[in-house]
Amino acid sequence: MSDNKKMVEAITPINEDFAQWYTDICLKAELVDYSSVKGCVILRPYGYAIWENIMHNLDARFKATGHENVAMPMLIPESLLQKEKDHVAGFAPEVAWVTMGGNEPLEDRLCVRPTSETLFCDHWSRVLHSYRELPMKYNQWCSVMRWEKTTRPFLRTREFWWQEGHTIHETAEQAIAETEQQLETYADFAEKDLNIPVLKGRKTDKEKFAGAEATYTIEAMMHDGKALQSGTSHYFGDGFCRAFDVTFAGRDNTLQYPHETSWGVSTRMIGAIIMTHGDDEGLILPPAIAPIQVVLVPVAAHKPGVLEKAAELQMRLSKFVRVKLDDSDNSPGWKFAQWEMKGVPLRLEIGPKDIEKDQCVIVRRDTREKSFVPLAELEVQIPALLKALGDNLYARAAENREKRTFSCTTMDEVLKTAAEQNGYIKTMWCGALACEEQMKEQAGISSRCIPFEQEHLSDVCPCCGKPAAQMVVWGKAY
RNA sequence: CGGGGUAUAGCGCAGUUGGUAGCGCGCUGCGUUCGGGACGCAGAGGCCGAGAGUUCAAGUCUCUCUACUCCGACCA
Repeated sequence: MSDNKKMVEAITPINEDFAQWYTDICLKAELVDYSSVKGCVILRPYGYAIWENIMHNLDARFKATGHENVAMPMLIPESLLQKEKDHVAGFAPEVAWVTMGGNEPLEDRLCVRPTSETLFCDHWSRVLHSYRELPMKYNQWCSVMRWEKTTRPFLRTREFWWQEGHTIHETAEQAIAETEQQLETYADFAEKDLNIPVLKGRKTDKEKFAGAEATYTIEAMMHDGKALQSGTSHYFGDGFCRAFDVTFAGRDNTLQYPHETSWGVSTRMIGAIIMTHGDDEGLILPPAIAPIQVVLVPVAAHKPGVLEKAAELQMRLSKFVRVKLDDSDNSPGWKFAQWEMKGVPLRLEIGPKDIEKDQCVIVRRDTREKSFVPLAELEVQIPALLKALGDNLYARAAENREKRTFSCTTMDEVLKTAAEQNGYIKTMWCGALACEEQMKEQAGISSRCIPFEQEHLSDVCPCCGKPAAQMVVWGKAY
């Protein structure tokens, strides 16, 4: 095949140059196009369809737990952004400003939202009066802007699409429970629907969200062993609410500050899907969010009855899966390669020989395994194959993570391991910022999280030798 | 933001010491094909990333900018 110059979309082999492979997939699977503004990408129909499926799935989960959608403005007055000092310090270096209105300079410049905590708090300061109105559990689907220096499609763009949930609660306990619940929602979605195993934990102070008391994260490991922060959930205590004067009359009729959370996932998740599951043939999409779950390829479509049979199957399958009939003039081989590139989980081939035998050929994208399936069994076999494929994607990813997870008790081990390969490195940690910085400087790794599931690897921190009670997972990150 | 690379048709590329642009694939039409990236014939398609400059003349030389890409630094 390598001498065939007519390949539809040749991509760089995954193990030859992972970064280039990733970029190739983004462009050649027609997920994105670049725009004329650095770091601002166009989500093309196929890429946006993936995002739509992610949105629908998560939105249903949020609604089921009592959240309501809202829409906030995209502009934030500078004065509002300034109110919480840690927050503004964290975001100021990467916000874009609107300084002109028409031809007139603005007296107060406006920031294009990098995140909307300030807008929500400003709003709540006006509408909240009584404990009876709590909790307020809001979410919005929108895009935000952060003026990143280095950009890559999905992983880090200046404008990106996400959801940001913002809630306020009467008590700290309730807010903390909300933070945990939403992290759990993300983890469940990642594992069950994206087939991506995730590591749940808390961020160190160095890595937590600007202005938060605690940041919880799900971390996913990519094919090359690098980590990708794939979703975060923050507990703010009452810090923002105090800064924005958000108050309510409590049960005892005293004025109180609510306790706040926020949580978000973004189009970065699509990057995680690509880099977790893809292979040399292209993208592999988890069945739950694949825009097309089964592509129907008629073979010898000009022969009488073939297209008719394919159209009939399309109608039948559309009742229980997202199906596309590719009745274009391209050759079957071209279609096979093209739909593999685009990551469609199952391909169903139907030709004259099949029709004679009342069967079809079904090919799995993950293993490329072919099977002959009697047409009568499609309603049973297709869902079973989709399930098996999703399970296999998860198992493969889990295996890769397992292979690339290491425990170290001394700095020498850490340095050696980090130098040899990418992956998770588990060590004990004393909690000192200095040791965290040393890990970055010497081994080139950052703390991914303090996992909820702790292990006791040794008694001391490998950096400073002081007593260490908690285990941290380190790694190189996107 | 620092360092390396790139920018010529939709994609991949060629274009000599400066002389006004070509190839393959794709695309359009017709016909033959069709179980792993088909073939024939006939066509369409380019202010050479942008802006200045040098020159009789710039894809080619000079400067500036922009975007992409890779490696760092930075970054919910």
